[in-house]
Amino acid sequence: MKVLLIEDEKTLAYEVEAFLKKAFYICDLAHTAHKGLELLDMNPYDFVLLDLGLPDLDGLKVLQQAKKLNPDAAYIILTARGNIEDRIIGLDLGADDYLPKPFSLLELQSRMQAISRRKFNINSQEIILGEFSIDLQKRIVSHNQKEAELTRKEFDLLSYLLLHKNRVLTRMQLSEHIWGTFADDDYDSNYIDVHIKNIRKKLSAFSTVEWLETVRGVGYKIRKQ
Amino acid sequence: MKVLLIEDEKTLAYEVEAFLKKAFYICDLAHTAHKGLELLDMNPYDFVLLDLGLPDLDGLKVLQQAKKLNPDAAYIILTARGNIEDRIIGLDLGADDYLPKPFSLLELQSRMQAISRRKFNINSQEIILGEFSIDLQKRIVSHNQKEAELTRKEFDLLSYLLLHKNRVLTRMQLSEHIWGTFADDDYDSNYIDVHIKNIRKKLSAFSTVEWLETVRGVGYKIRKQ
DNA sequence: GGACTTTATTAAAATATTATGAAAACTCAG
DNA sequence: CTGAGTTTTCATAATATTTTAATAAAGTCC
Repeated sequence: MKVLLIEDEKTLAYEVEAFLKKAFYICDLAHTAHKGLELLDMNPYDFVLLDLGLPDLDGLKVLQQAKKLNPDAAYIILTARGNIEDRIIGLDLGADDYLPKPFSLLELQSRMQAISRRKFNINSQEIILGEFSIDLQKRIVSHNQKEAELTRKEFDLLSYLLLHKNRVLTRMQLSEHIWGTFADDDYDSNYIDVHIKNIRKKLSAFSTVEWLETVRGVGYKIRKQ
Repeated sequence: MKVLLIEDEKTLAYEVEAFLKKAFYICDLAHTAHKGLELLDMNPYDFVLLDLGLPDLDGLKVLQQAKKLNPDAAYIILTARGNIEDRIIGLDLGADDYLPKPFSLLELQSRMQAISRRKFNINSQEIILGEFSIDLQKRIVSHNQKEAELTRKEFDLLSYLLLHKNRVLTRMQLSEHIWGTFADDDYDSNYIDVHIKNIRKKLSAFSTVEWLETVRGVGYKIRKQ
């Protein structure tokens, strides 16, 4: 999951960045609206955290432009408490949530998780996939109460595919959202293939994994329901 | 889908080329306006991506000439951000879209898809054909929620015919746009016939495919509506 | 209807893509 | 700095796709 944080207060920004990285997000930082829009233009994001009180541009205008550049991202507005106006206008303009400053980092995380659930239509904590149960918050994959021991990247890959179930994701898309690296020119590594293989191998010790499909010439996808 | 990229900045050009190839486009490259016009004169394209800041000729003039050589292609202008003049003039001269540099590759792709939809009058994600539903973005052909498993070339062929529905396409045209190979004079392979046969066979497992017609002596066409 | 042309079908060969195992490189706690 | 675990690279095996080629079937024209 790739996050862009647009926030001019640097101390806060670094704090949030460090926290998000711990919580397994890929995080980019912009201290000005201009820089933020530039990044939005060049990269796809899953989340954008936008401070409305930026010095260089009007926050709500930034939101409008940002949504044009990255319509698929989820937008969370950060602003001083009580600024009801901004909140209402922001939500009208299509923000997905609003967080008054100062906020706790755990609060931020739980809002992001809630948005993920809404956006991807996940209504329970545990997602069932074949005989497996996957808990995105706890980062656990289990089968009959027994946990499968996936590594971090393995879990990230599995969960990203899961959130976009029934859709083929190319290696490039996966690489961008999970590794945050843009594999430009001569992208010819097979590390995603290797991770997929390892996921399959670890899970197949419990049960079949036929829901994790290869779409030849395109990428991988999880088929569900 | 065949794309011509006219761009003198080689690093960018190669990056875009690699990306487009991954996204299933056939891509030709020209580093000068002259070379670009020469290619436009010799090959048919579906898209032309034109950098307006070329060293050897005025970008807008190139656009005018290019449109004469290849009136059917969709033109996307690439230019430095904020060069509003160029943008307006370019759109006046008949460009289909405008992309400020630096742009994200995914943004480019989504613009190209949007243009395709406009150009070919496709307003929904899914296109209905007989009892089948075809999703060009997801690369899925389905019948009553059941997916048909087409391979990459099969899907490319079907979708190209679909975009040019009600029009006969010769084997040479198909070969050029989908394979990017110019099958010169003595073109005598039957691989397109074989693919057509395989598409028909896979789809006929679900329903009749009488909308995919053979036009004897000419080529193939999809009849719709 | 028969001679010819074009397309459909089948199976095998050539090519391209993905899976796998194992080693190398990297990370990070201690 | 060390070492266990993780991630990435690389070489090669396995598999699927694409193309070729030979033959059958179908349409066209006289």
